[in-house]
Amino acid sequence: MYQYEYPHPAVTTDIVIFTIRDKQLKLLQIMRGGEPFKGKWALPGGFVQLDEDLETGARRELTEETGISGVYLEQLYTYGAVDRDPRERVITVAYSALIPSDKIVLQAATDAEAVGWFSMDELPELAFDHKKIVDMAHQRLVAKLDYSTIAFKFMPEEFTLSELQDVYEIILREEMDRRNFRKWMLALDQIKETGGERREGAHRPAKLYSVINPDKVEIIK
Amino acid sequence: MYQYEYPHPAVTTDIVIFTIRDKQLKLLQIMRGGEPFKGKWALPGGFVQLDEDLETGARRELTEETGISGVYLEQLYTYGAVDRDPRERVITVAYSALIPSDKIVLQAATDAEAVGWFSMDELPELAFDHKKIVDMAHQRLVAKLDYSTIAFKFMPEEFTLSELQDVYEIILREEMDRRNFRKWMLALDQIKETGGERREGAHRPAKLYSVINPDKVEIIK
DNA sequence: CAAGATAGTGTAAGGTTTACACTAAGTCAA
DNA sequence: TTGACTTAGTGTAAACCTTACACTATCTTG
Repeated sequence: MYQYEYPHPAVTTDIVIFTIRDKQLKLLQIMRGGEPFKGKWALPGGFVQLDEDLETGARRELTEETGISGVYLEQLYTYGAVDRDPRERVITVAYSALIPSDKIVLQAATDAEAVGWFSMDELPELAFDHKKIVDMAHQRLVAKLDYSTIAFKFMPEEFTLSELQDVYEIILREEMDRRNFRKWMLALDQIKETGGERREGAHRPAKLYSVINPDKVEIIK
Repeated sequence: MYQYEYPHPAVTTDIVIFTIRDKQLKLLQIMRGGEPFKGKWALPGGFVQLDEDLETGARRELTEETGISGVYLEQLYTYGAVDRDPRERVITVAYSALIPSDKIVLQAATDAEAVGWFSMDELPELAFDHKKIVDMAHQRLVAKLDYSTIAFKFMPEEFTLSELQDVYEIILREEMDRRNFRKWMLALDQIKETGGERREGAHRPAKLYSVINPDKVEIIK
């Protein structure tokens, strides 16, 4: 038992995990095994421990529940409506994670709950206020494509310009002109040719590129 | 005494309160009356109560400590480093508040602590990690000027274009061309002439404008 | 009524964004 | 082996947006 002179809320982290797969923007949900919302899909997340920072806690939950580690994570927003959890007052610090498409190797989650990727169009009903969190994360992602290099976080080490353009088109839900996209992207000076080529399919092979500064998300323009 | 099966952190809100005064961007600090950091300046804020939402708590603290109410408030970021408070684990949800220059009527704070406005250039040493919070709030404010109508939150009901331009110049720390500023601002279609004039000083009077949609911060291209 | 102060206004040049169509290089099947 | 198919790769002109720049208007005060 832990005692405090004043009441304390519980604090959790929840993580909106995006990836691109099958030409769709998908996000990961976990089937809840216990009450409340038993049997409903929810964002992965859990209680912050007192000896770990918020981001550390989010990464720990991410790994425990999905086996994913070492990915891009950014704090999204903190949700603290009084009644958002029927059990006790729970404040959640929400994070967004972006996963490169080649990294999704979902081993069965350690807690033996079901794990699933859902496209934004066919999200199931979500537990708690998670729909709201997901919507905000999605909105922010779309906005950030325009003024940052966040899209690179979906790319593997090496990629072609067409693959990169696909990511933009999928997230923004709009077609882009091939020439203008290339001109724009190359002018940003954020990617460089690796020298390699990708040959796949019955057509001219594509040059491979890599991100010049992969550890940073740059603000562009 | 309050008991929990698992340990819970304390949760506070801290508020970075900006205004423009004496042609400077200023922010409000409160002198701490007790330990830790007794005698140091700090952001106004305090513990979230279990029956109030985060923003409600922030507004309550704002009013209690400064007498200010009904102003623009937005969530900034949540800080949760393990050792940010020497007493116990404290997670703080930081907010930014923007106050129109005509609203600053700082009655002595109810808690009878000293209250002061500091220009960004001459900030005193701050308690906890408040310097970091202030820096982030400042950076965000500067960024938002470019792509939103947030600057209006510093304006009184009616204002002149020159006064509005002053706000931009003070925050961005750069001079802007008078004609281009007016063209740009009017093209945004966010303010309208009120019909009134401000006559002050020995020169042509200036037309007064007001914000068309004062309750919303619009995202502008 | 002249001096001094801030308000208010247009235009041309430069830069950025958009629209648009053909050639290059590979595979595969006839 | 060659023609059909597929995706990769490339330039230019028009439209639009941004920037630089200087003079007139209207008031107060001495």
